[in-house]
Amino acid sequence: MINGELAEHVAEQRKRPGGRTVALTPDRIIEAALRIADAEGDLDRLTVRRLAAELNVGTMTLYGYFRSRDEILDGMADHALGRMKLPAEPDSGPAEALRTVGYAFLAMMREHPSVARLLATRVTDSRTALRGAMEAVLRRLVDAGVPGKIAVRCYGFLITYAIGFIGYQTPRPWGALSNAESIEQRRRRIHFYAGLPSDEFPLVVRYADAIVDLPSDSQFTAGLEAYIASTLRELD
Amino acid sequence: MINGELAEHVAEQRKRPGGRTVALTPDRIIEAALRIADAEGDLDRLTVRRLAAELNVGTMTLYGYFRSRDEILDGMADHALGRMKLPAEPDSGPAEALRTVGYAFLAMMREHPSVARLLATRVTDSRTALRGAMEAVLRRLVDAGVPGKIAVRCYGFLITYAIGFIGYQTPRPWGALSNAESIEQRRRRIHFYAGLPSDEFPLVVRYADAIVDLPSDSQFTAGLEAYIASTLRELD
DNA sequence: CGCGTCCGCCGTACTTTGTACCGTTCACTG
DNA sequence: CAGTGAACGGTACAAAGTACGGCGGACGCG
Repeated sequence: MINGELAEHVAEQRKRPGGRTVALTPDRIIEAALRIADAEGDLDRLTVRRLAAELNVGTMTLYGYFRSRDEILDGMADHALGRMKLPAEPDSGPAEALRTVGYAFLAMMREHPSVARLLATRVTDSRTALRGAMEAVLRRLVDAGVPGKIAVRCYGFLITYAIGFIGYQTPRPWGALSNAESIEQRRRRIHFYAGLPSDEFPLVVRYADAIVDLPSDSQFTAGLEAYIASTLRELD
Repeated sequence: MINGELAEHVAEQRKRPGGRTVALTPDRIIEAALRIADAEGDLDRLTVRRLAAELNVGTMTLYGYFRSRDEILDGMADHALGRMKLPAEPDSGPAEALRTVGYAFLAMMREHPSVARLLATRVTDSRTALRGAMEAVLRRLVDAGVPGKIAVRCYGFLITYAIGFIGYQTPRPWGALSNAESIEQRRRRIHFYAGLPSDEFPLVVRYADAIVDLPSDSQFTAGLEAYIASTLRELD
């Protein structure tokens, strides 16, 4: 390809609707990566080439911002953890603070299902993540009256529980299902469990409907409340 | 390569010390895959070529047993879940049954850290896995006096919690560290958290030692006991 | 205005991976 | 001994990560 054509090609590329019109920054790259991974439902499908295409830049351009694909993956976890939002209203006490934090973790991982996968694989100790998640959560709990050491324990439990829950819950494809689809899927799953040979799987067959509801939010809440109740009792 | 050479090459391969002397079976393939993944500490490092080499067979031979790499990964989760061991001694009551199951999940995932990753990514509904894990666990809980619906909830909580805990806990590299190494690593981690700027991370700095202990077994126990206590209260 | 210098960008090419396709070997049968 | 089927694996190709080096435009200096 000769130079004239190349320049023209690039110019056209930048003009493309939805194309890149703003400066390329690490944050924008990470955000695009999250968008792709969350939409695709599989981290393997987030390729460097695909990410570059999404940003309308050449593949190798990204290596000017990150040393490797792995560093991009780490960046995604940092980004999501670092910007996790806790609601502004203060909590009325330890129980509500624990609830606030638990649901904040859940909400963050539901918004970025890929991050739950990431966190199940890698440990991030970046300052961004520590500030947005750990320090902020501890602050919240301590301010509501939870003693520091116990707050740390609660932090560990809550994030751990949310990671496991999202991982166990999220069906493929990750994307949000429409209401009709999810009802249909529920029906199919009940059918599956209830249709197993009942001599071999008596309990699974009998409690098929309860099993199907395991990934529902009310299950998350049940586990969370149980933990909160016990923790409160310890505080007295 | 001409035929004579090829035959000789194959014969030599089968004679190789440590080479394959027993029949190739799906189970043996899966076990080798688990061995590699658990040792390497990263599912990406479990390649079809590497697995075939470990078994002293050609790469494509494995495709006679599994349709794809993904099917091998599913097989690993099934295998581990299906053979999860619950101790033989009966439980004295609901609390002990819950403890038994919780630690069984933890033990299984500690033995096969790669499986925790797998479970955080895929759902397995194979009969092997259902029999070894779900049906067996429900049986155990119901026999100890936990009502069926609650037993299902507990199953969900316990596996979910174990997945999250192992994922959050396991440091890289996954392999068991020697005692000296783990003490040294603990020291380094405390140093890291305690050394952060204390104006920006006051709580992290102050509770550095508690944070470092988050991945310890006593943390798992604490969360488990809290959950058990609340569940028991619900039973009365 | 002219010219060097530097920085952002990316085309090319090499390696590693999953896997489709098809030939080869070997044990067993008649 | 020829025939047959199953088990095995060599070759080849597409897709992915990434090392390397070149290109072009912006900016500063004379």
